[in-house]
Amino acid sequence: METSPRRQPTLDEVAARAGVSRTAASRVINNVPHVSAAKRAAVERAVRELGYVPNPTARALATRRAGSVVLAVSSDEPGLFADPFFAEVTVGVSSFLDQTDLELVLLLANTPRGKERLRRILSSQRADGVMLMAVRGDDPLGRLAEQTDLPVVFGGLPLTGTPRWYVDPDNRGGARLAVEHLVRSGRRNIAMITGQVDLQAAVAREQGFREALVLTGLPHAGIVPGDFTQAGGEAAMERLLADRPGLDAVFTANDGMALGALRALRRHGRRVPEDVAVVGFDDLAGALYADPPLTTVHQPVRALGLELARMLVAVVEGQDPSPLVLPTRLTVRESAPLTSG
Amino acid sequence: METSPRRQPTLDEVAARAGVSRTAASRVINNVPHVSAAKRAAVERAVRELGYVPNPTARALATRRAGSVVLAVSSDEPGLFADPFFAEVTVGVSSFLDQTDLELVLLLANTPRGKERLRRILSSQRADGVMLMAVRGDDPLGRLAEQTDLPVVFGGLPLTGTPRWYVDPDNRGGARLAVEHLVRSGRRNIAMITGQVDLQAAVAREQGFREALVLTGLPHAGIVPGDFTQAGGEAAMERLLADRPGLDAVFTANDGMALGALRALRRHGRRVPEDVAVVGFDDLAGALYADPPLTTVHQPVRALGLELARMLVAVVEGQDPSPLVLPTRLTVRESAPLTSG
DNA sequence: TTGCGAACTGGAAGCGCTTCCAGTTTCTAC
DNA sequence: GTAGAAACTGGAAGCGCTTCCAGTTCGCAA
Repeated sequence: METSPRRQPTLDEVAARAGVSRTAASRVINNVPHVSAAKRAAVERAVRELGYVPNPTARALATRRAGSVVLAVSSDEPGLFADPFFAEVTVGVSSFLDQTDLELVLLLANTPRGKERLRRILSSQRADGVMLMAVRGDDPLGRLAEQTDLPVVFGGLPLTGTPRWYVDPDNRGGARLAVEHLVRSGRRNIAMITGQVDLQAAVAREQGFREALVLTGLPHAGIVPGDFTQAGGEAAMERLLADRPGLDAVFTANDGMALGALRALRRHGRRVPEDVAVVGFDDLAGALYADPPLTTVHQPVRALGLELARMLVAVVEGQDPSPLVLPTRLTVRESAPLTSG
Repeated sequence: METSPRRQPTLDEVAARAGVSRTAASRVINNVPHVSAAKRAAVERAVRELGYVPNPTARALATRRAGSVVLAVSSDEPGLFADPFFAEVTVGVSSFLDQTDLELVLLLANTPRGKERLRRILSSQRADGVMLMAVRGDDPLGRLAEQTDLPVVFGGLPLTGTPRWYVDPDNRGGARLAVEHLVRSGRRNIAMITGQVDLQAAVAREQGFREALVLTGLPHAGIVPGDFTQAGGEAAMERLLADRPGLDAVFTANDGMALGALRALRRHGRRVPEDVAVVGFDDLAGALYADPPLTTVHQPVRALGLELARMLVAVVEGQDPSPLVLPTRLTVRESAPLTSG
């Protein structure tokens, strides 16, 4: 057991020990050419002996690169991030960043302080880039994000305007798939539980829903707002059952609300799928373990996170990648089988 | 629309514009006394006009404080973080950090690179402190974390040894509550689906299970390992049904596995709770929306994250807070009512 | 007025690292 | 053997901020 030195060794000490200049030592550390093999070896040995780890802060100051990127969720609901969707996105982001030297800073901007912090990041050099998710319609940060010099990649489109870089699931297409499936299986009174109207994902899914119905010539059997939570889905379903008792299918803007809807239907003695078919959106772990297992629009959530990170890194490196729209597809399970209930 | 200056204004420019020294400007920015009101006002005006935002990197270098803390999940399964448990913890952590000036760096150390990164953080000044979760039994990082000078707070105890600072739910107590409830409601053949044996939380819950049974004098009706996932719980339940067809209750080490178990039971035509009662652990959103709604050991997950952050900040500020054990309690729902099925 | 502590001020020295640049050495080809 | 290019080297100047310290100024009681 050695007495640990109170302070971390610095590059100067490494250089001194290796008998080279600080410059040479720096070159070795950063794998820059123009260093003789002998010096390189000497420095490497000194690094090992001293247990030297470069101070990232000093490096960041000198290179004018923060060495980190921010994943920001701009929302007012503290619990939004608790949605498995974001956890899954985060895993994807992290798995890409793992291959780089960038750190991931998580910013849940659900308070005034949090928003202010995001604002500061967008106008300082604290990070090398930002991934921005869940931007609400009225959020001034969305505009700020498009004006700043800092690379900003949007995870999901904002409600208005089209940013230069984004990755977005095919929400409209996915919603259409859901409706087409329901119609094909004989449903004629299809209702929808939407998400917050100021979130683009919610709006796009509702649009897809409406479009698909228009194409088939069917009227909708009610469209009620939810909030992407189970409780919200349950409440919305209650309302639908009261207003539109004749419905025979419901499409929800995410899986969580579908679980809530299932609960409400169960309580009212409606059988799923015999009386009412249910289709969700996301296809996260919960969908498979619902009762009955949920038919749902699958979106590649983890891949979304991964591509988001990949795109941001590309922008940070000076490239200009194209926006990405990720495909969605339908996963058919018992809550809405193809054969009519 | 003004032409944005390519570079951020610096403290020097603020000082120049305000007609004061850089030192005085710095004092104003940091709310340090010994500045006349006049200068203070002048600086504040200059800050406003220039849109000055302090460069955090430079500040970090000068103060030798990184201004960030790390939440590290040391696990080998990439998907572990996707468990709603961690999302919920993260929300708690974030909500506390929101009140401070610290940034949250998320590190999902599930690859060799990730582990190496965590190692470097623990031995550099990259962050001011680390919250460490899900440390496996054989993880050398656990030991390293206890030796470093950097403040490290454990979220959940490691398998061996007791760190100086940690916050841990009362896993054993919670498990005992579950068993006592099942026994009280007349169950006599109680099985358990555990988590990974190298995670302390899993071990402690199993201990609590065994202890409670010993106290009542009942033998257990099978203990099979799961992995905290729904699929794992389902598979474990399958095994139990094959090996111990006579069981009338099962306790799972988390809610996810309970959902899997419910699915297996359903497939085998066992009614819940009439034939088999099910009790989970966590009481996250999914529990309420399971079918039937899940009786489960409630642990204050978000509070755990919040306390974790609070404790770390205290340590960073030089205090020596006491470890915390958070209480668990039973939430009774239909999957295991008090009245015997 | 004078004297003295308290309050204020700004120059200068870092924090630890990168990188420009000018100078030195080594190598290759004639 | 020599010119010229290529490779190497290290001094020095920052990156933008904090903070020590040695003054200078101010307010107020005597």
